[in-house]
Amino acid sequence: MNSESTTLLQGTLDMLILKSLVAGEMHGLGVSRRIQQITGGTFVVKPGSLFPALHRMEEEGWISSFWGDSENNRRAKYYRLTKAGRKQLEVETKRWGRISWAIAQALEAS
Amino acid sequence: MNSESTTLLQGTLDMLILKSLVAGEMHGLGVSRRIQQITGGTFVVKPGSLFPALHRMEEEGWISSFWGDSENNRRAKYYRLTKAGRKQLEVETKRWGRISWAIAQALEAS
DNA sequence: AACCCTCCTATTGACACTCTATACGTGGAT
DNA sequence: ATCCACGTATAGAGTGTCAATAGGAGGGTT
Repeated sequence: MNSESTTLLQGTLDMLILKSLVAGEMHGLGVSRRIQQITGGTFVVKPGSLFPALHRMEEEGWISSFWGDSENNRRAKYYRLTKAGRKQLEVETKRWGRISWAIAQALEAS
Repeated sequence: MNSESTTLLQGTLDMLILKSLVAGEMHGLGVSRRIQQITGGTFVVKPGSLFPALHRMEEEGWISSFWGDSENNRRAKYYRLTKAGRKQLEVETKRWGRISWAIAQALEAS
């Protein structure tokens, strides 16, 4: 992840990947582009962050993959959300809610 | 940092420490308690996270320290915000704003 | 054919941060 | 005496992200 967000969001990358895949199955770079899109360009996920995360999440069973052809006729590995992945997205979304609430409280404090 | 927030907020600890010290100088454990307070109990910073962060931030020049006596008559190292620290808090606050906005966008996306 | 560019996946090595666990000294209470 | 709370401190491990790099494969150009 980059673009001046650097380093801030441990664990949040997973949430963004899961959220991206809600829109439907897509390959790695597709996920990367979608994240950039839905965050208004704020987050740019580079390959060195993306693929390790994807592999890890597949091991955890949150996503599944299969080889296919991209829209440009290239070999591409597609990912899709599993049931466990949807559950996980929900968990992480709630967690994010708690955390951003807490930080908002802190920043408002006098 | 702990209490089910675990691992999520790389870099945010600094912001919370800086924000805590806006209320006035205090010693290490005091900072820890204040963070817990202003985040509504969501964040609990343990010594193993707190002190390394404090040392690092002092090296960066964001806070300065001096030895004194605590309210319980014990030796305690007090920390206070420097001018650079106030500046840094501002920088990190703005960054947080951008990031939480971007993630909110992402989570609202369809 | 040779070439280059883009797409797409992938790995490596370094780095930064946080956590758990542990340690130690001291003041106050029982 | 003993025990607990206070307060600071460090070591070691684990995790996640990054920059840099690699390489195959398709499409276009010359």
